[in-house]
Amino acid sequence: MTKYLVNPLPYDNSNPNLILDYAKKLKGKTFEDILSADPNLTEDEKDRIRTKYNNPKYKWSFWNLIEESYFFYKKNNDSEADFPEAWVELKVSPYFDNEWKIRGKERISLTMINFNADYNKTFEESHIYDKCSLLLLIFYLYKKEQKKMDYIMNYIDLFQFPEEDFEILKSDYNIIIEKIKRGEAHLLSEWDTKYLWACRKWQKTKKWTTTITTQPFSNEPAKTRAFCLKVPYVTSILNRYIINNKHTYWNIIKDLDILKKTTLEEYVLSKLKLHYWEDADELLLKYWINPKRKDRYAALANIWIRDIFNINKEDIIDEFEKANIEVKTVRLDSKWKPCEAMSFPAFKYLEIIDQKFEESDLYDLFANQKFLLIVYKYDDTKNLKFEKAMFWNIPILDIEWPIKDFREETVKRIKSGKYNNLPKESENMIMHVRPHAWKSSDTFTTPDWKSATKKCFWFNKSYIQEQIEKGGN
DNA sequence: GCATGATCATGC
DNA sequence: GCATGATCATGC
Repeated sequence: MTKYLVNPLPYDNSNPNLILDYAKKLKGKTFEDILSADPNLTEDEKDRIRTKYNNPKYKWSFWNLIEESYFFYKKNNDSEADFPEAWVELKVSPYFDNEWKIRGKERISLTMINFNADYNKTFEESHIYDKCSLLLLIFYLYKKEQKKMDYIMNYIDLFQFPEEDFEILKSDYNIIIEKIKRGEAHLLSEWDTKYLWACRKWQKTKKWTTTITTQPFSNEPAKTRAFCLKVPYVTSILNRYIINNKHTYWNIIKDLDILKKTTLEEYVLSKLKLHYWEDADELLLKYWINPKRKDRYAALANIWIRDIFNINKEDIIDEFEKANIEVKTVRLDSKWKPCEAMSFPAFKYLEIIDQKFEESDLYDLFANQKFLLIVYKYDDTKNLKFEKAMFWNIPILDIEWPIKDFREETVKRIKSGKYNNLPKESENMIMHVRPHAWKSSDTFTTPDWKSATKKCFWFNKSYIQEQIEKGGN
């Protein structure tokens, strides 16, 4: 049973909108403001809580503090909703704001997975469905250099999963359940799914023994996991529904019955397939794309996909944004070899040397991004034709070993001042480092406080070829 | 012929 | 004014 800590409560907990009205008063406040105003705690207790949250070694969710010191309740049964009368679940989550765009910082954890009990529940019978149908989201601004208790809460709103997201959440859910049924709970990864995933839980805050559990169809121990909304999905909720930015969003699949019969990927590919062998340069003319721009075929792919699905060229494709599916283009020569390597955003020398692989931008890119590769090929008459489209994720084994090693070698050389001699295409099977700047004088600061041309990671041509031949997923 | 270094047009 | 998604230009 939920225990209430003050009487009467300063808000009406039976109605979602009245809870929201009270929650909105948190806007502009810090966690310190909330803690200091708590009438139930002694100064000693407050100090203990401050120390716990400010400790940079641990990531404690602020959910507990907001629950007890602002909403004045304490739960002792996790399976019940946070506000049981109103059927509302409270989530407190950080976001980044770097002037250009606002992004969610972390996944939002919905409910723990009990491998031994949940595998025979349908999505509709699951806790995600009954407990998380209405979320009260409180987003606070994360700043690296700031004490955690001084973070400010800025965006507060109720959120309900849109109907069109349900089928995709459900298909993600089923992918996870199927994996448990195959005895592969220990192999779950964020690579598997689009909006939802089974993330590891309590890795740093609890004892080792509680982070490992059993699974029903294998003797292999598995890590404790929870159903979570992936970071790109959180970013999309923030931008689309809470901040209400000026963009217009369109779904590729408007008819929900289609998603019950097929997946997003199958549907998209079945439509694009009808356009294989169209001529890329003719399409440039058709869409008025400047043939001198270097990203002309990428620009073409973006306009042309929107045209096929009846979406305006400046509008956002909802499913692609929520699952962070990025369109990338590859040109193959007449012998099926890629004409160019594939680039990614430039890295900062001073940042990359401080990041562990698992926390690096490169890892984040591959863990949270999926690719829709648009492949063009030069035919025997040197005309560039649309060859095929494929959805692609980097194979997890490539990340775990060769790419990790490659990145560590890069970091080692930057640290020792060899930032102008980084791994080349001829040195590594998968990736290399090359300049990515608008002039060679466009530089970043190096660890020895000099500067060097901005560079980025590139996929080798041979690796792209290999992955295209494998056919994607 | 290809790997490597240099740079372009665009959009926010 | 710079990040982006690439292609172009060169030198071995």
